Amino acid sequence: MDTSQQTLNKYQRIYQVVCLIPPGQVATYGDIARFANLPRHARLVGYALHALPENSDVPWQRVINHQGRISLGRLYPEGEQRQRAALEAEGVVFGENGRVNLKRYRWQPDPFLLDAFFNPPHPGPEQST
DNA sequence: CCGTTGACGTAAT
DNA sequence: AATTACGCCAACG
Repeated sequence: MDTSQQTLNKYQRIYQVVCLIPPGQVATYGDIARFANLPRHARLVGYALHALPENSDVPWQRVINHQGRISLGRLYPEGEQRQRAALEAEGVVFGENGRVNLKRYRWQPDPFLLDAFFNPPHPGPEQST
């Protein structure tokens, strides 16, 4: 078995969960890790998102840290502005301190939806239109 | 192979 | 509320 395949599987699972975040809402890295059945792997979520290509459809912008702040700015200040602009375009409002009110915008997925997502009755959960 | 780093989180101080 | 310490684990040199 190829361990890199396992890693890809983890990344893919992370990406899938991120894709479930509705526009105008946000999730923390820890949330994504938890929903992806990878508890305490928040850093892995960050690493996975870092590895995303530019043309990806994954709404990586909706993932912020537990303080309600944009973590991307630590390394890429331009990326922070980009992420903030994208979120504001979805209706997410930033406070004076540059933070998002997680009480209001934090995504709370339906447990049944997640269960159905990880245990699809039929292969291809994204097949339907 | 080992030490450091990193789009993090939680708890303690 | 801000800082420190620690845990976590893949990627990098």
